Amino acid sequence: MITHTMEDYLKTVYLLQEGQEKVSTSAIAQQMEVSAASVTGMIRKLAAMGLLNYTSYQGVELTEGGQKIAQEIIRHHRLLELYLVEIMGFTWDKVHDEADKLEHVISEEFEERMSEALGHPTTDPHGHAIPAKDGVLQEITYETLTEVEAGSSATVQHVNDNDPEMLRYLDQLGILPGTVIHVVAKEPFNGPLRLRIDQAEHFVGLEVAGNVFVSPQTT
Amino acid sequence: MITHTMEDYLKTVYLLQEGQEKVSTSAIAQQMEVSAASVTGMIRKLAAMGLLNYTSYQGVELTEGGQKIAQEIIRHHRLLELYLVEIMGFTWDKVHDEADKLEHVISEEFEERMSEALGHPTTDPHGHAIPAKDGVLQEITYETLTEVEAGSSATVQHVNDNDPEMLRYLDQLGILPGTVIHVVAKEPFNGPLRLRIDQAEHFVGLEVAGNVFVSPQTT
DNA sequence: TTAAAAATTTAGGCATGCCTAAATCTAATT
DNA sequence: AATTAGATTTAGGCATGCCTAAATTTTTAA
Repeated sequence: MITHTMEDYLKTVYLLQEGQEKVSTSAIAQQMEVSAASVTGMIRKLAAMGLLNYTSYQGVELTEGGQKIAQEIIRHHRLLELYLVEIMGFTWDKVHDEADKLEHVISEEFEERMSEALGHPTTDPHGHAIPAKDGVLQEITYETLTEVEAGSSATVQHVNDNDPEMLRYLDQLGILPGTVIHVVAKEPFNGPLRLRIDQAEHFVGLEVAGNVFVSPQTT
Repeated sequence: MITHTMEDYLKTVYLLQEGQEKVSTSAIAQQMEVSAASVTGMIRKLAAMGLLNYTSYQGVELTEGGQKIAQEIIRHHRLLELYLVEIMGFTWDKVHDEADKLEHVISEEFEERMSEALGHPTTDPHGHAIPAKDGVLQEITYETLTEVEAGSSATVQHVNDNDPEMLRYLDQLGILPGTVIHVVAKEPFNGPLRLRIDQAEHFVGLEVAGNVFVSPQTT
């Protein structure tokens, strides 16, 4: 039997896996806010179930079975986020926590009815791709706003969804998926970025900028 | 900290408490499908938390605090059932199980937004009262269809919601809250009831009839 | 290449919530 | 009042998922 906690581990590994192939015990521990020892224990259980491959001291990698479960949970999460915003009227900063609880509990039918009500959408409110029902999620790795050259522009693709406070701040600045940002200047010594968004200028620190993922503006 | 399981116990005690004041260990065990020994263990924990009063061998009774939690969960459950039917398009036989899982997980805001979307309703799809946000649920005890005299009519108030199969059958017969049923005759030796519903006649067994709660037709 | 630092695993423990079997209490019958 | 049947509780155990502390392995640096 697969528990909610196991689903969370699989989801975490899946999301950490983007880019690299092997995911370390400590990366999982940090992400899930549990001890590394606890991660080792759970990893061994998941490996015994055939949901991931594990070699001691070497990190883990999801099997196809593990990926499938992870994708299902991520699909739930992102559909829920969008449903909560679009249909129920939640603000985008509150939906992550709600979806984190609901994602383990809803039925297939619930998932299907949400998808239908939303017209089978492909991205969530924060710009993340919603995996298709049995499709592979091909998450593209974008650069962060901190990496954009001063003087050039970029389009926001997605923002990190786990800090409500930061989301409220971004909303206030007008930074959401699709927004075009012009980086006017970058202050030295890890200083703030000077941005122009829709005529207005803002100074934004690196912590925030590092959570905004963009693609270069090509016009 | 209150767990989902504890919430389930409180809910169960609350619903069993209707009519009587004290609820026995075995009644809870039967309802929750766990052993009586497990119930004793949990009861003692809940009593220690001040959520119910418990005297060994005498049964339990919710405190005000316990009642408040139970009502909150029941409000969640019934709002969810109605939301699933009215807004999401579920059929009424599927919503009980879905609501049983979701009821422990949704936030206050989720509850509030459902209530708003539904126009602050007072009964769920099976005819059960939805407790107000901080109001007391005064559940009225109705008689079952089996108790109606042959030759008289009754109005359906609510039906038991936990057996999907039976709900599909009732739906097919046209028995839902508000339906007027005329009991034409009752066959002897625990035989079926002969009913007239909307011109059509049906023969319905006692098991089903015992799960249909009605009030006398007063016209 | 060897020692120190960092990462990971093992060992032992704890809380939750379930179980069965045995003991105990209550209620009914004689 | 004593026996007995039924209900309830206690005792001991198991799985899950977490923890800290100690042991081990890997990586880094001298």
